[in-house]
Amino acid sequence: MQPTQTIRGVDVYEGFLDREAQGQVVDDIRGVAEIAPLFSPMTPYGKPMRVKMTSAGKYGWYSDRKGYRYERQHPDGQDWPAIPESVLAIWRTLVSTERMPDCCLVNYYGEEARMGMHQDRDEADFGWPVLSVSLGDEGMFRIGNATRGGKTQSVWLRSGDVVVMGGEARLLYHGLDKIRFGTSTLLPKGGRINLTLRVVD
DNA sequence: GAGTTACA
DNA sequence: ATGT
Repeated sequence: MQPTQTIRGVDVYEGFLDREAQGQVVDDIRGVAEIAPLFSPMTPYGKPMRVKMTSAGKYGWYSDRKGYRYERQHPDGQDWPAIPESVLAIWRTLVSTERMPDCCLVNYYGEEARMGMHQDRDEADFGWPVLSVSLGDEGMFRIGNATRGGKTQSVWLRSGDVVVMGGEARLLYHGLDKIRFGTSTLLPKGGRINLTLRVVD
């Protein structure tokens, strides 16, 4: 399958999930959040992140004063729930049937939430891509360079779009500038869910 | 809309 | 420095 758009090596699959498939994934993610409740992580430098997050899979991404890392358990001490089949199916289609992701990070963006420019580099093997799924309200995704600074390009991601960052694009800085709250009817209370699938080790 | 700096 |  080919992307509808490629920006600096970042593949964008617009409308990859139809409305029915989006609804299935959201239902499954609700199940994840019932077992592993959303929380707002503290950054190592003392400011809380504005996204609320949880994870599914062998590892969950976590942050506190000690730094960014993957953890085997939710901060409440329980193992993370399994990654839903509806989510793994996306990975199988676009990435691999040989190796499944170790982590499905669930980020919820409310009206004011953003995420600053950063690299995904807490994983052991950058040979595997990072796959991200957008659900709910539109979000402005910004793609930069392998080092901080320089020119960037932005793209509006809509519900059902899937982004794959692999190869040359795996370590590009990226972030989410803003969401357009209330632009989708997928989530009754509005906001945006972003799922990020990664091979961790 | 996009880029740079400062921050403690 | 995944924030302001």
